[in-house]
Amino acid sequence: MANILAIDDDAAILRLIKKMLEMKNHTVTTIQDIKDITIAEINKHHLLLLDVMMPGEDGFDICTKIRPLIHIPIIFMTAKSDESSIIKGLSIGGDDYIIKPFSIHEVNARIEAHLRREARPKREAASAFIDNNIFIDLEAKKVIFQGQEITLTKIQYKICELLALHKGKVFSKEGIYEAVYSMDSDSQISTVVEHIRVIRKKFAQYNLSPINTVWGVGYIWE
Amino acid sequence: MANILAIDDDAAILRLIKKMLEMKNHTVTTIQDIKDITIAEINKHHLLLLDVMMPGEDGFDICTKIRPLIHIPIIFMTAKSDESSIIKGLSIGGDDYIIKPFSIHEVNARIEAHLRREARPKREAASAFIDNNIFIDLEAKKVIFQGQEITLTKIQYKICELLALHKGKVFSKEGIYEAVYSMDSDSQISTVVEHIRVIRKKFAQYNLSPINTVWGVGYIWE
DNA sequence: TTCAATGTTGATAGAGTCTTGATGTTTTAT
DNA sequence: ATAAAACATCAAGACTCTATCAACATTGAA
Repeated sequence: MANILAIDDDAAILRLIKKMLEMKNHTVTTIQDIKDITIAEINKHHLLLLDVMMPGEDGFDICTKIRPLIHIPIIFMTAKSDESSIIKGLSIGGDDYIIKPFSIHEVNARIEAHLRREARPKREAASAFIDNNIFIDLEAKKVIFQGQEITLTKIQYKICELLALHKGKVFSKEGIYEAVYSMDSDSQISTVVEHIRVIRKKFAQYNLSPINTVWGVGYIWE
Repeated sequence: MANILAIDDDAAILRLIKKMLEMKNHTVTTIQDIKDITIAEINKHHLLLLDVMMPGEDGFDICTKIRPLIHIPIIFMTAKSDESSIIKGLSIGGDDYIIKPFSIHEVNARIEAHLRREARPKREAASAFIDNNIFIDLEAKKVIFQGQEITLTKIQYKICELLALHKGKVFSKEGIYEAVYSMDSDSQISTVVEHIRVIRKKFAQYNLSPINTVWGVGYIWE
């Protein structure tokens, strides 16, 4: 039983979806215009059904725009059945793509699959992959790029793990220091700067530069 | 670049899948019999492609059995295209269902979507809001337009946040100064004017001009 | 204990940001 | 129409934060 948000310009389709999903005991909010809802409100739902062909801003545009801020699955529902549209939809951040006219049962099965997956506890993965590109082996405490290990020292690895597992979040030097060092240690903050430099140097050997500087704030992995 | 496991009884199909995904820089392990691999080994991969029709235990049986122990996405790949099979596959724990013969590009797009989703950090709803299609992420302290960040410096961002959060309200230069600067700083008011100019310039690159001048009073976001 | 690897520090160069004043432009009031 | 006031623009340089490097300290393994 989830809160599902459906956005479509066609009121009849919205009614159908709503009726159908409410029969499965979901709560459904329907919206005809994206402007009627805020990002925060979207995130309060568990899943977003998004029509593609709408007057003005279409579903692809909306997805591109909101995806970085939305943390729920986005499922496109559209009559556009050509392969390039499917690929586009999935590429810009869609989690699934359902073609109209759709089978009520399949839609429901797909929604259930997505909801189940959201609920699935993220076990402590032995390896996390960042950007589909850099692997971080949390057990072995290693960073691997294209099958090759980028050898890091303990502190260097810890900093990388912290930043990489929270990619997109800015960490201040102080924040990094506190996360990586034990309470009682009292080095100067500038050691963090030095570690960052060495880490960057090592990554640069592989033409990687994942750590960016946010001026006056700190460092960010992106 | 992920470690992908493909299970199918047909060696030819496995070769095809392997070749295709390796072209996309994934690492692919192929298995013809589920008995050749352990649960722990499966979990070391990032995604499982599972054939349905196999002699002995079929894909559905396997999925049912291992799903509670497997934490990676499972994608069925099968020629069984009838609705009830799709629904069954998704119901018993499959995360997606691809029908043979498949489009290489669509398979890849779906795999990418699943991998991206695994990498997606589970975050609280970001406290962000929209205005004129401009997103302001109060947590990340970023301004985003059409998925792209408009890079602002610290002070520039603060001014934008102040104005945008109170859109429709006019702020005097003095008001902006006091809101953005710390007590003890004593710059001239004209620096605010300069900041506004640079902010406008940055927004103008995207054909945006959210900040208007109210003569003799101050600035307003609308 | 010794040596090599790693971690820390401070000095300095470098890059990014902020501020200022001079100057040009637009608006308002007379 | 003109002057005064408010705002916009620009470039220079002051300022702040970051990157780099080399020297020194510490740790850990042989």
